[in-house]
Amino acid sequence: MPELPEVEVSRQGLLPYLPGQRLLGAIFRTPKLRHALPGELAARLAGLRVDAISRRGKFLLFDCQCASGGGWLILHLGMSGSLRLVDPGTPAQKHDHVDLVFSSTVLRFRDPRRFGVLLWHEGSTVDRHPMISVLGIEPLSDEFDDDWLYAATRRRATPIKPLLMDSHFIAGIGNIYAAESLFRAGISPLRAANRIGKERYRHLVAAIRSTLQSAIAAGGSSLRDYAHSDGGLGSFQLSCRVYGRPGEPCMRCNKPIRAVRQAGRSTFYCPHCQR
DNA sequence: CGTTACCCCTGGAGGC
DNA sequence: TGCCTCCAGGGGTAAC
Repeated sequence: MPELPEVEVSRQGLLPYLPGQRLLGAIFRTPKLRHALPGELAARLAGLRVDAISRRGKFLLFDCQCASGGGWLILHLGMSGSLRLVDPGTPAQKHDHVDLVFSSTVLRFRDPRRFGVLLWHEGSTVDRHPMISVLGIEPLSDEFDDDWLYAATRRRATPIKPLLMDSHFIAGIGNIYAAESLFRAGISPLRAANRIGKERYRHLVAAIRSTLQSAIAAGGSSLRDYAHSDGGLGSFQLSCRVYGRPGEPCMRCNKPIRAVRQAGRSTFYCPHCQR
């Protein structure tokens, strides 16, 4: 399941190959992806050059410009999406929904559960797209620190864990990394956000940073050759200390990990170590 | 405005 | 073994 680190590693893996390449076109095998308009998109893309690839939260942003103007491809991998670079003519398999065709390679998007998103935004900037403009702070940016988090939570009575996962608040923290970061910071996922002090938020910011960055590092080190690796990006998910381990002993205190539901999502934590 | 329930989708796991 | 149900995930939308 791609979270921010997987998306970032995907971006880094594509950087040696795509920027500077010109799109010949696109092939859509699935009539309707979420929010996408495949027909129009396929026609619009031909002739554009990918100038840069950036990331916002879990969105990959392909800057596709040309002399007569261009726009941005906005891609979200959902929960089961993956990208790979294949040679032209490589047969598509089940769930291979979209090909972005370049002269010497093809960027292939596979997404079995089809929660992914592929959108086009006309123009030179993507900041004002309705799905991008509403995104919250980047958790790996310098602006994200204990001062920011403390101030931003003073009027939020919601439990901290669903707030961490709210992409309008912080962009890119999913269920797994929210649980793992809270465990490392020793904060209960049930605690109201406005009842956590600045010192504890300092620990949480550090935990979020280190959890995300170590996952990116792990992915980067496992990423040898994006173009020729068969499986695209392997799952390089960090080894979880609480996520998916209900009933198992806490690695710190040996008491059992508890599972609860918050806002419709499962939450795993150690009631003894996390307060 | 803040918060929650539900929906989209498919495959895998577990029960019978 | 096969069929059924449940669950996972992110983010939009509707509703409270």
